[in-house]
Amino acid sequence: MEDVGTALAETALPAISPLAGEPIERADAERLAGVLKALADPARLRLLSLIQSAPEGEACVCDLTAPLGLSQPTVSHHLRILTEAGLLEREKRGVWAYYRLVPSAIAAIADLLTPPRKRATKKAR
Amino acid sequence: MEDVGTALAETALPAISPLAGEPIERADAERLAGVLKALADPARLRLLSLIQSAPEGEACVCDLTAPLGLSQPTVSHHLRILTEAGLLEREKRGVWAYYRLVPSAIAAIADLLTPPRKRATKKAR
DNA sequence: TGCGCATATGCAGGCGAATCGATGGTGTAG
DNA sequence: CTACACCATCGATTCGCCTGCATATGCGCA
Repeated sequence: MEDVGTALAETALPAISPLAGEPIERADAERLAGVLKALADPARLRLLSLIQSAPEGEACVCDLTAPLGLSQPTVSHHLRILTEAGLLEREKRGVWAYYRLVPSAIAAIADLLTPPRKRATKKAR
Repeated sequence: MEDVGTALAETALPAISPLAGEPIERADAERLAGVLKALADPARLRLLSLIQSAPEGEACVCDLTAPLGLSQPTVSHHLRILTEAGLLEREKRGVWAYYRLVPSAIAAIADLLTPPRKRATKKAR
């Protein structure tokens, strides 16, 4: 499962396009499903939203537990899931661990869901 | 759970934007997570892909069981999930039930994941 | 060096989901 | 009218995930 995030950061997602051309392979579907699974959770969606709307676009765990109403280990767990999915990046400064989101990863998912817009005839696959 | 799909078809998703402005509410996060949960499954992703790439953009259950390698009840179950999420629409012609995807629903999700288009003036792609 | 704070990990309970076999309902063909 | 094909639902089983409690690790400070 940890490979999902790595794959996203590399070339897994850009290579597939579930709603564009032909049916996707089973392996590609599982990779994409893995990333979407990381998104498909209320707590994690709120985490992404909280981090993005933070003052510097970054936040540490101690700032996130209270707004979420979840325990610190649980928040840390969700942040780990999002980071392994390639949606967040972690930077440790001193005792605190600051998380910020990776725009390109979210954009990649969004692009995968919008193929039939106007690139149907230009898709070079 | 069934309300998720109905909510998507109505005004749930368009009203929220997890990565745009301020933090999203708990209820909105749960609604969006519900729709994403419907997408976050390899079998359902392949179903969407198969249906979209079908000859007329539509397919019946009997055409989907073989490519997926799943039993008919399981396929029917997944189609139900996708339909209740507002991603598929069902049309019964005779004995067959034809499913086709709802482009606006997928586009709505994609738009929610691409907010920095013109609202945020920082960052670069 | 020792203590305290912020964070990460292990473990376990509990709930929800995916899958299949069996069954029922419905429309079509002979 | 009867038999068959297609599809949805039901019940049961298995599996994974979310959550919290307890604990370990790392870093800074006195």
